[in-house]
Amino acid sequence: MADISLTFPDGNARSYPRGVTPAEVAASISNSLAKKAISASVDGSHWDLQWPIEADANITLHTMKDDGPALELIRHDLAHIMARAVQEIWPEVRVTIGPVIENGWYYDFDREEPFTPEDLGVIEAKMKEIINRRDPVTTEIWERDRAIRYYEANNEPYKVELVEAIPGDEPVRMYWHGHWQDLCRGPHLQHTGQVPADAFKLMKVAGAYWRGDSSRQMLQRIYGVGFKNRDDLKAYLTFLEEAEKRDHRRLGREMELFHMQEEAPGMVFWHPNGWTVYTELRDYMRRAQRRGGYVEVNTPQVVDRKLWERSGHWDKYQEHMFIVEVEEEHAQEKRMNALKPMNCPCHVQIYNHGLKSYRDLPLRMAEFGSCNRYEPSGALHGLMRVRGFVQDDAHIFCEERQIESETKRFIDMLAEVYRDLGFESFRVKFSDRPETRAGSDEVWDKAERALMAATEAAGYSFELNPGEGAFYGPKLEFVLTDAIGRDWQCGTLQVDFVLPERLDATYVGEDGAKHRPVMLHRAILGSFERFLGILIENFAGRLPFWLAPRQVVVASIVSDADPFVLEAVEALKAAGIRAEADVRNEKINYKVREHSVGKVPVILAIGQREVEDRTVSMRRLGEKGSRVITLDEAVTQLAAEARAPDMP
RNA sequence: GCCGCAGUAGCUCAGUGGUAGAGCGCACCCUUGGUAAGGGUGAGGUCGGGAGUUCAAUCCUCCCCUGCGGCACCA
Repeated sequence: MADISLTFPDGNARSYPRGVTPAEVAASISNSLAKKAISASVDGSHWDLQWPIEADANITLHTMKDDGPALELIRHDLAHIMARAVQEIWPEVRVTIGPVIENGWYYDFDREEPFTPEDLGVIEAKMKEIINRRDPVTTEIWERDRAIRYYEANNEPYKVELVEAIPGDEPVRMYWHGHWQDLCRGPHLQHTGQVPADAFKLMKVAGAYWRGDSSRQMLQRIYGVGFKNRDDLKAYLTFLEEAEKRDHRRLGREMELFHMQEEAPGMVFWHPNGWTVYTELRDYMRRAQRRGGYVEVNTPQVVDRKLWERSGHWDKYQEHMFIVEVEEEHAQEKRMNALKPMNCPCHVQIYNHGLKSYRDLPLRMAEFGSCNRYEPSGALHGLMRVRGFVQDDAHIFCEERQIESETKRFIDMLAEVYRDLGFESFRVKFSDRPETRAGSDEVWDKAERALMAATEAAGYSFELNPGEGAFYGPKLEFVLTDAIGRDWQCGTLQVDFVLPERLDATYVGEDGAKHRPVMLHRAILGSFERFLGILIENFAGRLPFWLAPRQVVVASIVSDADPFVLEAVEALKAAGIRAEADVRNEKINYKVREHSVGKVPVILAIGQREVEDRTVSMRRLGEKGSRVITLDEAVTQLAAEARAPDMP
């Protein structure tokens, strides 16, 4: 048998017999490595210790110290162990798939009775039992027909389908955990005892469609999380609690920002506090757009279906539109309208009024456009997914050759807005042409090149989302990362060659002939509703001073201080600060606690001493101490802080 | 839309086949207290909606609505 050469991370190469396994390689190096090794990377692929290596390769051996491979193996083994536990307890349950996901895994089962939360405890106990058996994990490659016959004989129809779907040139690999067997790509650990028995937890049961297809069987999915040790598991559970505390639905109630109720699902009732933040953010965006060279417009909410037919939305999105039928006594026919789900067709109507010249372009048309979409009931989620919302929407009508400069200009504006709102960095995703699309390849070439060049010119790299563009053009998406590491896709820029065509938008070029403008659909926040939700969660309710609904509460310590408290509030209000008095018959401890819970950034306490000196005792949210300064100083200082980040 | 779970006072939640309870909040009284809950008294509920079973339903059954967790969707 010919030898192969394996190159180690330190650059040294050794020769081994063809078909050597990483386990044997480890053993050839040292006994301790042979014991500690859990898997290998062979030319970048994650490699099971049992798999033979057939050609020269770079090899890295992994131990439990290597987080990436270790966690992947642990979670993958846990998925199998869970499936095995389920079949040991309920032999009639059919198994399907169980991949590793962020922080854990899931496994989908077909079972008549849904799993209950109590079942999870039973399964967990069985899993621990299996781990403690320290069953060996072995693997082999089967003939496709044998695998199909095997699964047919064992009444595992989902597995049959999976085997059939494996491309002909890929091996059909089987894994055993003890006597329990599963179709699996691998790799895995060497025995079940290598999985930490105290660092995993089954989290929830949920329905999930077989192969993600809503027309197919609904399966029962069990989610689990798994880590290398108990502390990591605990840390993760603590993180979940943190996220729970930041939940904007909870904070929205506690801070009296908004509510929703069942008569208007997916629609927001903004309370005075919430509306203050909302309008503050909207005013900020309005200023940003003015600086950015946009004109602002406003278009109708209720629009005849004829326009939606022309724009193509009626065909595609009719089911997701709120339809308004009007019975007019004198009308010959019933008029069917739709609440606008988006603004672009209306903006083209404004564009089309009057002849446009190339001198008018680029024309940047912005609207805080109030849109309604009949979102599927299961999609609704607080402010994050609603049926009535306002976009910071704009359409840039431009010539093809302006796409690049307009894109660059937009990214610069977006970066400034995100920075002002407390997000220092963001990621860019670039989606190029999908399979089915409108427009010629030359036009797509130009548009894609322009978007990429503009992104780079603005100083950003991007991740490629191949084939994910809209049918009408390529798009950029902008993703924020919040304070606890969660991603939120907010901004977008989409090139559109189609809508100007459908709605017959034109301009007169230098050559005196009519041309088609290109439309750039773009938004920075996305929707105000959702973005406010993100802001609330990002700041855990502690909004920056300029956005805080109640910026200052002036609280009396003794009732003799009340007149000065009221005077202080007036002085703050006169300086443009959102201030309230708290002269209730309560102790200062009580008032401090209440307003701290309510996330008021500054509390000014006033007692007898302050009245005499015309001072205030300033306490900032999250700080323990307080500082006594004169009322005048406090007003000057807070007025400066209250200015929005774009104000001089 | 699909699967599962849930809906009791403003909020968080307990509870029962014989029309309901706690804490917080709210109102009033006492207290004037120095930086995260002072004390007392009191008001407050068609138990999500509808139908059914029953002598009797907040409780059991069915349908619907809404919410929550996923899945699917997201112009």
